[in-house]
Amino acid sequence: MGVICHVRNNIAGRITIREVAADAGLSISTVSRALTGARAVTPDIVERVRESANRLGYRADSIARSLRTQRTNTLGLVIPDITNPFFPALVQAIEHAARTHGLSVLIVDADNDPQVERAALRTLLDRRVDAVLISPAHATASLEALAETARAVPTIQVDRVIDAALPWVRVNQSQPIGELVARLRTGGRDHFAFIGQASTIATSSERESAFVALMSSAFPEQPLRVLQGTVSAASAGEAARQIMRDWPETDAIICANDVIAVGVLQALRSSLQSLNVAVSGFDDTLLAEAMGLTSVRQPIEALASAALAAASGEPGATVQVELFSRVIFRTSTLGAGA
Amino acid sequence: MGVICHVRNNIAGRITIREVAADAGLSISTVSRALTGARAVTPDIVERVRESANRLGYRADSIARSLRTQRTNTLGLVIPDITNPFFPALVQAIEHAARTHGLSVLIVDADNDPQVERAALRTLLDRRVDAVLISPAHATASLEALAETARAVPTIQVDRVIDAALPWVRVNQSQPIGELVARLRTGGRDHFAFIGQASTIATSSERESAFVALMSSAFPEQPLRVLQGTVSAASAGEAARQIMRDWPETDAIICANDVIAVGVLQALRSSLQSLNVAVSGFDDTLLAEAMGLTSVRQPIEALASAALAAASGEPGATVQVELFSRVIFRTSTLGAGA
DNA sequence: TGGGGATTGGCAAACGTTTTCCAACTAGTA
DNA sequence: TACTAGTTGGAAAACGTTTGCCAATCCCCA
Repeated sequence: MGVICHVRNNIAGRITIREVAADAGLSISTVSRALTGARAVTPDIVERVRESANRLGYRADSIARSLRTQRTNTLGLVIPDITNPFFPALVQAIEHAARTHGLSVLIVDADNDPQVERAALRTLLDRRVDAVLISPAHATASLEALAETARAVPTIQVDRVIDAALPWVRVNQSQPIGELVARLRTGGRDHFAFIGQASTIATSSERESAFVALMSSAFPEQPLRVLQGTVSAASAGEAARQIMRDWPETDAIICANDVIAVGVLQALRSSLQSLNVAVSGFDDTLLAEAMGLTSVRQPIEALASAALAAASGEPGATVQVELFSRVIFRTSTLGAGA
Repeated sequence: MGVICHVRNNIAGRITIREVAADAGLSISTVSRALTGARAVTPDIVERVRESANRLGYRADSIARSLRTQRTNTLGLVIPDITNPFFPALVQAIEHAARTHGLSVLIVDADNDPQVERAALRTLLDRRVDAVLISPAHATASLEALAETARAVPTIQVDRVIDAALPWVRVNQSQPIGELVARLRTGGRDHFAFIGQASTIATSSERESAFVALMSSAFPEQPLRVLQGTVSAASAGEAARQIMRDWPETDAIICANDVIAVGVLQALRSSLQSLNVAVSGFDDTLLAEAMGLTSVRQPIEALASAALAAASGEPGATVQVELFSRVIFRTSTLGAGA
C-alpha cells in the first residue's frame, strides 16, 4: 500500500498554472483565483502570483479554460459573400465590436451557397461558439440550418432577415428610398425607374418592393419602371439602355446597389449621351465616393453593436432591432433636372 | 474499503462519447477509435458505433479534443484593413482554402494599427491557433510582434512581406509594371507618370520603386514623374491635375491602386478634358471592371493556397513563394495615343 | 494440440483549467 | 472565554477527449 510519488515532467516546457503555483509556493487554486479574480485573495498573495506569472511568462490556456467553463469567448460570423462590397465594412465593424467585448471571431464565407452555409454552421457549433451572427445566403434555403443553429446557440440575423421569429438586427430599406424620391421630386424629377438584382436576397427584394409601393401610391397613373439584372456593370448598362428606350421620359434611376449604379452611369454618359438623368446607388461603397454617386449609407457600426449586444444576451431572448440609413447626395443626382 | 459506485449524471443533457459508448455497449476508447480511425477496429463494431452516434446525434467536442491533442485546427488571419478593396477577395480565398484543409479561420482586422495588431496576435496565440497568416500593417512597427509570433507558431506573411527571413508568400510587383509599360510603349506612349500612396506599406512602395527603376533605365533623360497622395479619389484627382500642369507631355498615368486610378480618370474626363491619357490601376477590384479601367489582377487564389500549404508545414521551414500577376487591359488604356 | 504473433478491446492517465467542498484561521460579540 | 460568522487557502473533482499500456482473443502454422 505504498504511496506512489507522482512527478509531472512537463516535457514540452510550456508554462502552466502549475509552474506558476510552484514558483509562488501556492496552490493551483489560489493562483487561478488570484489571476481571474473569481474570489477574494489577500492582496500580497495576488501580487506574489502576478509577479511569478509575469516573470515566467505565463499565459492561460484558453482551450483548457473553455473546456472547464463551457464558454469559448468566440463568435461565429457567417457572411454570404465577402466580395460583395457591402460586407467588408460590416465584417470590420463586427470584428471590432467583438474585440471590445473580449470575443474573437470565426469567420465563414458561404460563397452564396446554402449548402456550404449549412456545413459551416455545423462546424461552428462543433467548435462551441458562444453565438452566431449570420447574414443568410438564401431567403428560403437557409431557413432550416438557421433554425437548427438557433436551437443550440444564440443566433442573430444581421442585415438580411429571413425568419422574423428569430432574433434579427436590420436596416429599414424603404426609408431611404422614400427620402431619395422625395428629394428628387423637389428637384423637379417625376419619372422614376428602379434597377434591382434578380435574387432571393431579403434586402434586395425589400428595396424593390419599397420602390413599387411608393410609386403606385405617388404616381398611380405611371407605368412601373422596374428592371432586374445580374450584379455587373455590363448588365446594368444594358438595363439602363432598355429603360431609356422603353420609357424615354425617365429622369431618375434608382439602383439596388452601387455596382449597378456605376454601370448605369457609364451607359448614360457614353452610349446614351443623356446627362439629364439622376442616378443613385446603395451601400455607399468606395465606388460611390469615387464616382460622385449619390448612395445610401447604412448605419453599419450601429448594426454591428446591436448585433453584438444581442449575441451577448440570453439564448431565448427575441431581439428585433431596426435601424435607419442616411442618403448621401452627390453629383449624380444634380444635373439639369430642376 | 468499500468501492464507491460512481454515477455520472450529465445533467446538461449533452451527448458525449460516454453516452455513445454506453448505448453501443462498448468502452469509450473503442468508440473514439472507431470514430477517428486512430487504430483498426472490427468493421461490425465501427458500424455499431456509427449507428449509435448518429441516432444519439453525437458530435465530438472540439474543445476537449484540442485540449488533448494540442491542435485546434484553427488558423489566425490578420488583415490590416479589410475595407481596402484588395483584401476581401484574399480573405475569401484563404477562408475557402482553409476549409478544404479542415481548418477554421479566426479573423482579425488590425485597423492599420500595429498596436492593435500586436494585441491581436497575442490573443491568437492564447487561443492556440495552429498557424498565423498575416499581412502586416506596418513595414517596421509590425516587425517585433511578427517575430514574437513566429517563435511560437508557424507564421506566414501574405502579400506584404516585411521580414524576408520569415516565411512569406507574395506577388512580384515589378513584373506587371514592366508589362504595362511595354504594352503602352508599343501603343505609342512614352511619357509615363506614377501616382502612389504615401505609406510605409511594402507592396505599395515596391510598385513605386519598380516604376522608378524602369523609368530611369528606359527614359534616363526624362524627369521622374512620381507623385504620392492619400488613398482617395479627390486626392488622386488633385495629383492628376498637378501632373498635367507640371508635365503636360504625360500620356500615361500608372496608379498604385484602383481607387486612385478612378480619381484620375474622373479628373481627366471632367476638369481636364484630356481623353488622350492612358490610365491604369492596381488590384482589379470591382471599380476597374465597372469603369473599364486597365488594372493588374493578382493571383489571389494561388496566393491563398500557397499560404495554406506553408501554414500546414512544420514551424521551422522557410517558405518563400513569389507569384506573378496578369494585366487586364481595358478601355482606359486605349484612346488616341497610338 | 500448442505456441507465437498480430489484432483489438478496455482501463486509466493525461491535456490545463475552474470550482466545489472542506478545513483552518480571523475577528467580532456576548 | 467561548461561540458564531466570515475569510481564505488547498485538495480534488470535474470538463470531454485521445492514447499508452496491458490483457484477452484470434488466427495461423508446426
